[in-house]
Amino acid sequence: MELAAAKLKFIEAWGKLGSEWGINRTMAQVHALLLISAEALTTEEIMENLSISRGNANMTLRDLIGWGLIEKQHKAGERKEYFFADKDVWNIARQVAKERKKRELEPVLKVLTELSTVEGDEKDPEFKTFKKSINDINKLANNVDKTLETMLKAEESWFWGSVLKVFK
Amino acid sequence: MELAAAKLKFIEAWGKLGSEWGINRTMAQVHALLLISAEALTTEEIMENLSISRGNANMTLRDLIGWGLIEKQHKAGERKEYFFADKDVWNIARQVAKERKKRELEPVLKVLTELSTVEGDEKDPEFKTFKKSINDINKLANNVDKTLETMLKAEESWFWGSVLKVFK
DNA sequence: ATAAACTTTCAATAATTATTGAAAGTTTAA
DNA sequence: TTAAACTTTCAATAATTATTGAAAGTTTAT
Repeated sequence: MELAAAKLKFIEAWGKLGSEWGINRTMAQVHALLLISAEALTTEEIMENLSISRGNANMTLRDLIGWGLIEKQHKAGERKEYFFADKDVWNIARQVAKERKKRELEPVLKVLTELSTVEGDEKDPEFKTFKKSINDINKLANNVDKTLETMLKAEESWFWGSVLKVFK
Repeated sequence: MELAAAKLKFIEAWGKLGSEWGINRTMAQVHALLLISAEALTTEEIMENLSISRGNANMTLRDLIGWGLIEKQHKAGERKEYFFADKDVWNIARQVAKERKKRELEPVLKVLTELSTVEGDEKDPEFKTFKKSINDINKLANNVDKTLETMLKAEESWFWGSVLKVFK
């Protein structure tokens, strides 16, 4: 396979993966493009490469900056903004984990905590089932939360070392 | 809060969480409803409870069965089908991990493996960047895959015991 | 102050995804 | 074999989400 074809294939695969996990496909594609580019790219180049409009490119780039996955670069004597992605895959994983934890896991934990205080008739099977499910989910969610917390603080080698020890 | 209100709140939160993670909102809501129901429910009851149509309820229930999250039950002397959810939260987590691994992670691993064989000019920065990114992502994806594999085989207590040991 | 170069916004539109509901299909009982 | 009870299908429609593109906004150089 040619490099050009391989790039297209990667962009497509990354875009698909993103959309399956609740991340806008275009955003994942722009991220993919920047990940495999040696040089920082302009909005213009990104638009052209992925055949997307200026407005879309602009909003997507803002979003990616908001996720901490890409940064702006300025070149001396030029007015254009250039964009490049952090290439450290471990940083990317942490950044995504951090944002999704904040945006999605934490709100759910809050609701679960609230729901686990609901009082009712201990004799009522409906109440007992509700309470048990909520408590069980709550425990699991807290374990996930703790694990992510550790991951956010960890060095890659240490984290995978610790986790993979489990497998021997 | 009343039990009824708490149920609604949980169904809403579970549905939102699902949709943020690429799972159809209605599917997550039906799952939530069955998770907190002491009794198995009929299609009719589910339709009514969530205000959804018969067709939607039917397809969603099939999907949930396909994900291994709910099962049918038959009651003696009745023709109706009843549905109930596995209440073991660890089983649910494993089942979801198993399906998503199969449906999404594995196809991506396949593409990455293919892309990591691309040959090119080692002097070309574009080629070098591409190759490095693909290799790095490949390694991370394989670590995730191994971790999920272990999770699928593990007992809950053993798994979290091992993982949480990391935190002390 | 003006204009060129560039970025941002957002209402309109397109594309995608989910839902409905009625007709067709199936199973069971008599 | 008929009909009632129940399930499935799927074309039409609705709801949601993403994208466009042109106008407005901003910055910089002269």
